[in-house]
Amino acid sequence: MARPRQFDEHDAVASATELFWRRGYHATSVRDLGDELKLTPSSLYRTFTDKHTLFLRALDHYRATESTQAYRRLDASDRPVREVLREWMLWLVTCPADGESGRGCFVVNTATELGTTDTQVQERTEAAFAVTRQALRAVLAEGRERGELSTDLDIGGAVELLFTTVLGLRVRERAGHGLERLTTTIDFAIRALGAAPAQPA
Amino acid sequence: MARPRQFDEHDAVASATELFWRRGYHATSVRDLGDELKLTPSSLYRTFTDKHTLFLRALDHYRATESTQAYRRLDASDRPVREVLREWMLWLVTCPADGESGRGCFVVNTATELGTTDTQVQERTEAAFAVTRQALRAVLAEGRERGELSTDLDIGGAVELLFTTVLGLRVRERAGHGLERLTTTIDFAIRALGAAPAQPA
DNA sequence: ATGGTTCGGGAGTGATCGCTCCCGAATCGG
DNA sequence: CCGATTCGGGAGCGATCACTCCCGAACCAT
Repeated sequence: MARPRQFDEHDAVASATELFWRRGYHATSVRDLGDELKLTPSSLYRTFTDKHTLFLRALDHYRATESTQAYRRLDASDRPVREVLREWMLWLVTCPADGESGRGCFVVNTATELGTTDTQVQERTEAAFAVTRQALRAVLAEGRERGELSTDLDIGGAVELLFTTVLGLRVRERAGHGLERLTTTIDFAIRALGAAPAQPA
Repeated sequence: MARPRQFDEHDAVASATELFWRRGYHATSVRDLGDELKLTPSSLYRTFTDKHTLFLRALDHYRATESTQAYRRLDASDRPVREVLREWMLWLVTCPADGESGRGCFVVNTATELGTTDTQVQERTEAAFAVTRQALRAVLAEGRERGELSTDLDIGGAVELLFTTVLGLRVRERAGHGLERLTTTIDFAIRALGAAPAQPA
């Protein structure tokens, strides 16, 4: 039809995600976004409708990248579940691959900032939470099948505790808490899954 | 000296706390505050210097009321520590005495919204966190002394886990999660403290 | 009473908010 | 090559942001 875009829409969403992640929704202005994405206001609005829509796109982008990566790291098909869980949680509080620390989790930050006021946002945060819980449930189930966890283990309760602990860890990482204390937390949480049952040879 | 104030400064801070708590820092405008506190801008600024200072006052007010009440409810001098812990955590996620739900914890909301960017805010959130951890430590120590908890219990680890769990619970309450699931979480967290040692008559 | 001081209230500051409009340039299909 | 369409870019919209100034009224010490 006509003139094509001179910027990569996907890259722009990624940059917007970065900004919203660090500063939150209200503290990020459209001008900030424009500067970061190297987009004039008109291009930004033509492409993303408005700030709120762009924010939803950013949330979706985050879930499609960070959350999905977390989900993949929780795969326990070839390692002991305790080890997988421990390293997964450690990665969650260490992940600043790009040196950026104190960002916490975009979903957690968003859930606390926007609470239950924005239904479209809430749908997305709840979906992300549900995926995490589901993945935890799968790992624990696998651990029980393999005999790494006691058959007495209340998987429902363990999922809730691990999930809640992860939210807390994300808050603490955002608040700048040191890795040492967070590691202590993680180790104790793993221990809460109970001792490994005796192995039948 | 001169004409006295026609409003109660303490009440004004309490109202401001309510507003900041529900909406967060950036989403609360000075006009909103003025309307809620029934204060004209000039009175507000004469009394509280500026928005940021008023926010710090609100944080301090919250710690002096809500946090202190939580601290008091964690007193285990005349009841079993598990029971005290359980009811304390339940209260934390139920406390909307005034019907207001989904507010979460003002300190947690603030820590995630402002992260590590504001040192004055961070001092206060960290102080609040430290008080909670200290209170948890005291309860667990008492439980061990009384023989309600195993002498093998790693109190340091248990404190970290309980504290982190509480942060997670507060996030979930803010996100609108149902009491049922949160109760499951709490019960499993209590169970993570281990079985009660056999009572020596 | 009176002078000194702070009060409540309202108008108004410049800056920034989210967002729109219009332009000439660029790129397409025909 | 040309009409149609969308592009990037910049100026600028009304509204709201945090905040200030000024005024007459109210209060206290003397």
